[in-house]
Amino acid sequence: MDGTPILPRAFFDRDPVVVAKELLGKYIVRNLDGKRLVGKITETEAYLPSGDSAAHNFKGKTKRNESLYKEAGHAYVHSMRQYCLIDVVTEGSDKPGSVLIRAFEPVEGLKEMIKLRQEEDVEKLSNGPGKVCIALGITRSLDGIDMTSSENDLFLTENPDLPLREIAASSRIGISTAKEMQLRFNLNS
DNA sequence: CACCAGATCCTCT
DNA sequence: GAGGATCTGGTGG
Repeated sequence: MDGTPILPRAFFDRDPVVVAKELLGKYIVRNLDGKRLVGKITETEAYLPSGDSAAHNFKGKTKRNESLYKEAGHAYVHSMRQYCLIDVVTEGSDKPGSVLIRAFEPVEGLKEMIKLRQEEDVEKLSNGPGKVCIALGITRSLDGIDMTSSENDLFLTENPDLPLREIAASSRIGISTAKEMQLRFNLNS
């Protein structure tokens, strides 16, 4: 997958629902201490820029969520209990929507991911948003970085071998409000 | 400063 | 499917 084009800002500068669906099957690429880790995204959730009581923008801008107000394509990394979760900002600025990356399948760097996760079972390696960050060595220090630049150590790329995708929608996980919205998307397998 | 809610995970049942 | 572990930021006194 070397040479696969990086997803540009315009990809993310759209409705988060569209971005959440189209991110399925794409690659997330992490350079960690000279090692290259790659995963194929299999599950996402959309959080809307307004009117979404489950979104972190719902009560306005704070120090915690200020990255949501950057330009599209930036990372919003926040802590949830003991864990970190990562979103990609969509649209941004006055439309602080985002897409949560909930799961991926390992493509490259499996050994390193196993080491980071302390988990040998590939099924359980990266099937949750907290696990995604651990498996890729993503911490709060990456909050606010621009993921549309391959100069950085975390970005997203096209997948040239993307098969026909069948996408399932369902309720988002772990939230207490707006459970009726069908904004969780995953690849049928 | 105390309190509390929260986009989780893991271990059971 | 439920319950507990455990941590950080936001809010209010």
